[in-house]
Amino acid sequence: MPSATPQLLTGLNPEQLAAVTLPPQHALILAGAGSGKTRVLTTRIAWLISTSQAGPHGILAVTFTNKAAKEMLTRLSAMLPINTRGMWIGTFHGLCNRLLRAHYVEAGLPQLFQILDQADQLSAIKRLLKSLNVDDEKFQPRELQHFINAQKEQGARASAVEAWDDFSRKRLELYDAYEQQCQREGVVDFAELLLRSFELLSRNEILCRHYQQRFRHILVDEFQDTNRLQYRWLKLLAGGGACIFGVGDDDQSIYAFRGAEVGNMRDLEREFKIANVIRLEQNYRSHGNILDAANAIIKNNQSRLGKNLWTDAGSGEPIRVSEALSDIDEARWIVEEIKALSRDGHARSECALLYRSNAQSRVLEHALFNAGLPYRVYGGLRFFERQEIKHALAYLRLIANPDDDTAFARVVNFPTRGIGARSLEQLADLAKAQQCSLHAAIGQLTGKAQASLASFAQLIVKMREGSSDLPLPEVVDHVLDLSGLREHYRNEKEGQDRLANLDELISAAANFIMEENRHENSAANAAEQTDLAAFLAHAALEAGEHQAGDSDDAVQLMTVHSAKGLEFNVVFISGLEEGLFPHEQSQLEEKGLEEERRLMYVAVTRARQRLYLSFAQTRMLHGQTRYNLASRFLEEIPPSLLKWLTPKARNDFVAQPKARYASAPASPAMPHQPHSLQRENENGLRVGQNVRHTKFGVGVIVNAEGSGMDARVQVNFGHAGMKWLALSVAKLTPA
DNA sequence: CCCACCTCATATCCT
DNA sequence: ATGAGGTGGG
Repeated sequence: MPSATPQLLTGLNPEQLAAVTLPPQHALILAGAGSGKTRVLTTRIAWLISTSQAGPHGILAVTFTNKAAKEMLTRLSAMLPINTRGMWIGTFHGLCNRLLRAHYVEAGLPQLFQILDQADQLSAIKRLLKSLNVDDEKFQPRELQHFINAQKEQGARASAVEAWDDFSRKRLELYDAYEQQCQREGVVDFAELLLRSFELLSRNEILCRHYQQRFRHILVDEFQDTNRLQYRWLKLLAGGGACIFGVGDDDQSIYAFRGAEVGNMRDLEREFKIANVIRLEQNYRSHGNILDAANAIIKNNQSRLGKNLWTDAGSGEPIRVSEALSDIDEARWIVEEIKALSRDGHARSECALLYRSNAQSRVLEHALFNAGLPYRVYGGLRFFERQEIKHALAYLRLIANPDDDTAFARVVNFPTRGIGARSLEQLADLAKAQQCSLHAAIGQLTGKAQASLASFAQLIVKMREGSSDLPLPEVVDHVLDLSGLREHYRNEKEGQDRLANLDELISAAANFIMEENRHENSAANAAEQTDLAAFLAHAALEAGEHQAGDSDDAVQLMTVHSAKGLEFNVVFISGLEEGLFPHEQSQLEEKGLEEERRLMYVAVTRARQRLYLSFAQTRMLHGQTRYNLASRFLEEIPPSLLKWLTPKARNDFVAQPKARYASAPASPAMPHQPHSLQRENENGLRVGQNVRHTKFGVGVIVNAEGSGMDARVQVNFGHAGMKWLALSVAKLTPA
């Protein structure tokens, strides 16, 4: 082993050390949560460079989130005296974007191609279906979107897929038509970024060899989350003798829904002939009880590579569990706990509130807001996804590329300028006949619609001319005025927030330029690229992870998915209810429950010192009150690790009759106002009550109808699902 | 032909 | 809560 910079290696445990100093060869590191995965990755890179086994130029490192990429860059520049600019470090999508920008001609793309995010893609598909007069009942846009993405994630173009029946054939035609539409408009969706750059490399031998020879070391974070196409992409790039260094944890694979395949880890091991997989099992993050809980939960999964985390940090505090009457009470309780923690000297920014779905954040935000506690929400409706921002971006996109029909359709009549559905229909027909973009079709238009559309085209020209030579922030400012967006939101009564956001967009542009100049790392290679196009790509790829108020000591709110890779002293996991976590949609998927369990595993292992678990008897969701049983994941934790803060519901979690103020879903009565007594029926049952069924076990009554011999109740049995039962037949006893 | 207003259906997780 | 779709007034 070269002896350079030993201080780089101090403090590593034997397994970490082995991983960092592996001789040049393919490697797979099975790294449990909190086992120092990021540290190993960054130290490996630093070690390769400082021992002269590789230059910065020869490093390619792929991560899954921009946050992780940034983190890696920061740590690296702290470790190494050299500039990190030669390295390619980023997300798959970010790196592919970079590749395509640099070789847009070879990739068959316009120089200023735009990136469609999920919402853009959906509206492009809707537009396509309309123009082809396809019944959108039979071919639902969302479903089609999912189909197209799934094909691309497999690396399959429409021509490469076989169809056996009419429906599949038609669906493939639509896939094909969608691709043509995107090509015509000069836009690419997320999956296309990957597929297109894969094809670019596999078809262009010279280019491929260039990159194969350049990148000697390819390091991949979160390997369990790669999809099939990403795997092939890596394999292709490593074809010239580069070493792949994969780090992953099969227990933290939570992106199957977007094509991730855990099997890729096994394939890597097999195809790259990795003799000994290095396991990192010592956890440096969490106290023992938390780890024991995590291990106990994940043990219930069948398909695992096998791994058990341990720590020498001592068992620490018990895991606190709380049952609330309603989601609102749950939120109030959390706020009280945080206040108490705060008084005890815990930083608010070290407290994280995790939940399964974004919709759950609202109640929590409300409670935090009322209590005057600063908080910060990650994910959810992100900055660049807000409608006013998307409108503004659409104008910017039209400046860069007037043929971008998605952008065109979005703002051609916003703010309204007398261009209605009829005129647009004419225009679309014409564009279709001429095989050209909407913008290009304006010139050939005749009749009444011509004038208003021509003046819109004029407007775009005016914007472009007026903004050439201006710095980017001023371009944005200029566009906000000329487009009439500012004016429009000024006159709207609820428009103040939106106006503020538009101003924020100008700052975002200014920030972007500053960042870009600071470490020219990211897009410097694509020399031809204008600031505008770079900014638009940034907006699509990084939907706005940084919000205002970065510096405040704020409570952190996020979904479990976005919490992956992060850690906090105190973690609350809320909404631990059947149907919510595990999510009911997951029951429909084959391996759905196992993925939910991994998600729970990820959630639990975010905590360093203290973990709270909570659930509510009733919850408002989508305007309906729902009655849920406690999550099965609570049952999977050994009781000895738990400390119940509310009277413990043991056994089936429902030994205690529930409070008597639950109301039927149909009833508007608020469940948290303890006065709406529900009438009991003649059998002594009422909505909200827990009952036991000989076959289905314990459940909660969520609805009732009929009386006497016809009386039926609807019971949510959690594990066994939702059932309607006739009281005259089914034996139900209060539980 | 366009627009403002109303009703209705809809709703994981994310680059 | 938000978007798509329908309706009546201009």
